[in-house]
Amino acid sequence: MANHHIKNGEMLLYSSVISLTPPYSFERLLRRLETHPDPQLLVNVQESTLRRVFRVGARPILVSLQFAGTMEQPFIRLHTEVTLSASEQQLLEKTIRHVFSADLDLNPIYEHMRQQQPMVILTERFRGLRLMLDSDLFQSMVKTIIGQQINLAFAAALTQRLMELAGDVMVDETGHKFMAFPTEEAVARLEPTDLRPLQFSQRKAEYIIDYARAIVNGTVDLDRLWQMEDDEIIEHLTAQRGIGRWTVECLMMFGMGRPDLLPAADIGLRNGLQMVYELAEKPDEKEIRRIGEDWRPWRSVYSLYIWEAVGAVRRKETWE
DNA sequence: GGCCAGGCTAGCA
DNA sequence: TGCTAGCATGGC
Repeated sequence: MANHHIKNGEMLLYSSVISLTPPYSFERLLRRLETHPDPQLLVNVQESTLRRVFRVGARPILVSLQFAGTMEQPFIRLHTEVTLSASEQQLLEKTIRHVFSADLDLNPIYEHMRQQQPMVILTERFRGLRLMLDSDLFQSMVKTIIGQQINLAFAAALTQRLMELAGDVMVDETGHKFMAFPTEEAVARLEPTDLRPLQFSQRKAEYIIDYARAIVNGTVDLDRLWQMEDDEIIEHLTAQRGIGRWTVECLMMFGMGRPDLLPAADIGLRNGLQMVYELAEKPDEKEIRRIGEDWRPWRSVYSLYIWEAVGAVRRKETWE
């Protein structure tokens, strides 16, 4: 549903409504950002609004979103201040539906989780939580590589510095600067020496630039991934230096939105699993995969909820 | 100052 | 196949 209209005297050149599958908790989505910062987003918690730049094709477009309705009847209003062609409208809506996990039905997953006693409290506490995905696979991979072995806050700082160095800037009517994530071409043109002053390690700088070049020269074809099985994707991408299993699992989970990934090497997941399952020792990767067998075919969602238990503790949320 | 962060590679048995 | 030192930096 798209139309043109006047609001508060301003011309909103494109607007539409995105339907969502309940239950959907905007509050949880936004609260997660407190512990998982994303420098691309401008969030207003009081008004449940979010603004960021999406690339529609190659064109960066500033998009304003308002979360509306209720947990059981949720929807998103979106608008832009530029006109969009019909195909751009379709592409933008498809991207938004993907990014906000609009079509994921949590009900059967909760039913599944309730069979795992330690998960019951999480299905109640985090009801309606789902992932906000990355908007494309290039930036998803780059952000995941950046996030290897460093804390989330530092990773967000490095991501922001990369965007400031090589991304596109858009300024809104209030003067706020919005960063669009760099294209693969822009990153491919960089040298590791460009990233070292931003506090990237030498190796991480090489990994990211090599990856961008592999896409530009066709060694890696991201569009083909959507047709491939999880195991094939792991095999294909871990052939690249700097990309290990954890990184590809995160790409499939945060970038592709696949439902059954278990990044078992993840330190946050190890800590969370120990906490939620009340284990005497921190589980290793093998132990996590063993426990996770009971979570099929929804291991991504289990992982998210276990991570979020850690996030809630960090945010000092009270558990009533 | 020591240890931990949403790991990966290279080298070695 | 499986194990481990080394990597680099920030935050507590």
